[in-house]
Amino acid sequence: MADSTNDASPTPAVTVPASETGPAVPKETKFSWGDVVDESPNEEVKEAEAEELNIKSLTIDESKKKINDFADDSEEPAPDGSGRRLDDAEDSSITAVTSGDTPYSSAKTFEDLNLSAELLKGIYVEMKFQKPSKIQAISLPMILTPPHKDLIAQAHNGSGKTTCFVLGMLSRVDPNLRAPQALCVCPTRELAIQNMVVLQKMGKYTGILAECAIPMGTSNHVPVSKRPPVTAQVVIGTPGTIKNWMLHKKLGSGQIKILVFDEADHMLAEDGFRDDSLRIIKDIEKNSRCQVLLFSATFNDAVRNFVTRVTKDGNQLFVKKEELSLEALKQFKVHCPDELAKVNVIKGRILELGESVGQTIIFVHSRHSAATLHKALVELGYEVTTIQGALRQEDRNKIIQEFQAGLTQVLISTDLLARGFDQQQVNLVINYTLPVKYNTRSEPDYEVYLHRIGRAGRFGRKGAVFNLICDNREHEIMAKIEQHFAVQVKEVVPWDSEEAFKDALKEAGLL
DNA sequence: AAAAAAG
Repeated sequence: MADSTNDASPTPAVTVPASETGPAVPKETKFSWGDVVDESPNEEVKEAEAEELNIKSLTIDESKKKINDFADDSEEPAPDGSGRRLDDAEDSSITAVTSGDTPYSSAKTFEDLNLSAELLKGIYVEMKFQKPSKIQAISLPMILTPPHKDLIAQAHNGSGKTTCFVLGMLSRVDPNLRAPQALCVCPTRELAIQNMVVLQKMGKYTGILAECAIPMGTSNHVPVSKRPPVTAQVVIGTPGTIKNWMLHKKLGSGQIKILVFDEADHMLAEDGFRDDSLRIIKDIEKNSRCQVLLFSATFNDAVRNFVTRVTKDGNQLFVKKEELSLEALKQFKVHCPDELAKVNVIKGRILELGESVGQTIIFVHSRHSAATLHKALVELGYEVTTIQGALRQEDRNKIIQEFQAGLTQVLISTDLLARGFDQQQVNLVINYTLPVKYNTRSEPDYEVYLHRIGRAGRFGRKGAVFNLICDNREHEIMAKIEQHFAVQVKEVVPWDSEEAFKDALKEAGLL
């Protein structure tokens, strides 16, 4: 299916060379997105040059719609399906479609954004950020500039999307008004908590209060009817609890002026999430005029079509699917003769070698297979922990905290952690089973695949992905994934060779 | 199949 980004517009796209700080990472540096303090000074210079160019393109005004293609080396927009070579997949290009006449300039520094002194202090002192990453530079002006248009923003995994909407929420609420003014909806409790931690840290000096709307653990559960109404300015949570609080008049929507959906494609398209999400939007919009922000690394064509209708008249930032897989992340496939061989590969090859290079997440497709694999690895004398949604909330928290503290090295997970989980020490992802769409056997779930592998290589760090394949069906799924993202996934052969796995890790820059 | 909700 052709990407309609370029030819959708009546006006020609403006193409500018962009930074080298996309997912393409200079081989020796640790970070590529440049919004954390970086040891490498020359990368700094390159990025600064690129930002200049972004500004030029952003201020070009074309009567009704401005199409800005933040591409790299092509002077003209690549004609759909042709023109763009596969080998410049590393060149990240973000296509911006702005609505209305508001001109936006890319933010070269955080000072450009007119943030409060307290917020800037949080950014520099607490977060230790230096300057906006690419997605931050482009999206923050769109979020913060009146008339506060809605925004759909797609950007690579680990590129700093959280900072975009957290800054958006923190800078738009009034700390003197004791009522919820910003709401962020997330697909999992873990992601809600993680976003909350980031917000608390960034907003440390602002005096803004925030509350997590997720189900409490069994030990300290308070029925909704018994809890006081929310007075915190920011609420971050999962759909069920948010909906429940609203229903019981504990979460007022009258003052809410910014509504964020993290992992928005999932929240708005997936059965079970979709209805809740739409109801939340509806409830808020009937009470107040509200800015809606949709963030995700993935928006497939169908979802994109739908979400652009949800946020009519909003600004849009999109990335082509061929350019979404992170360049610093090396993907491999391993043909295993049978299911048992998969366990042996994990234990005897990947973990044995991988232990020294960082943390590992192993993705499985069901709670049951998580338990089975857990047991098998433990029996082989390997220490692993497992997280899945059927655990008690207290146990989920404990497993996550231990992993974040580095007390555990290997974590088995269902797709609970596929999206958003940000642990920089993870540089190995193993797909014990490849993700397939619900109710199909062999139709790959491309979005879940991309999110899973994005748990490694955070902020442009190096990482390796091992896809374990054992029959023809899985082989075909893998082939489709390679084709979809236009990536070569190298095979590790022979499957049981220690040398072959060593070479793979070396190629990924981990050994 | 997973996730979210004391529905």
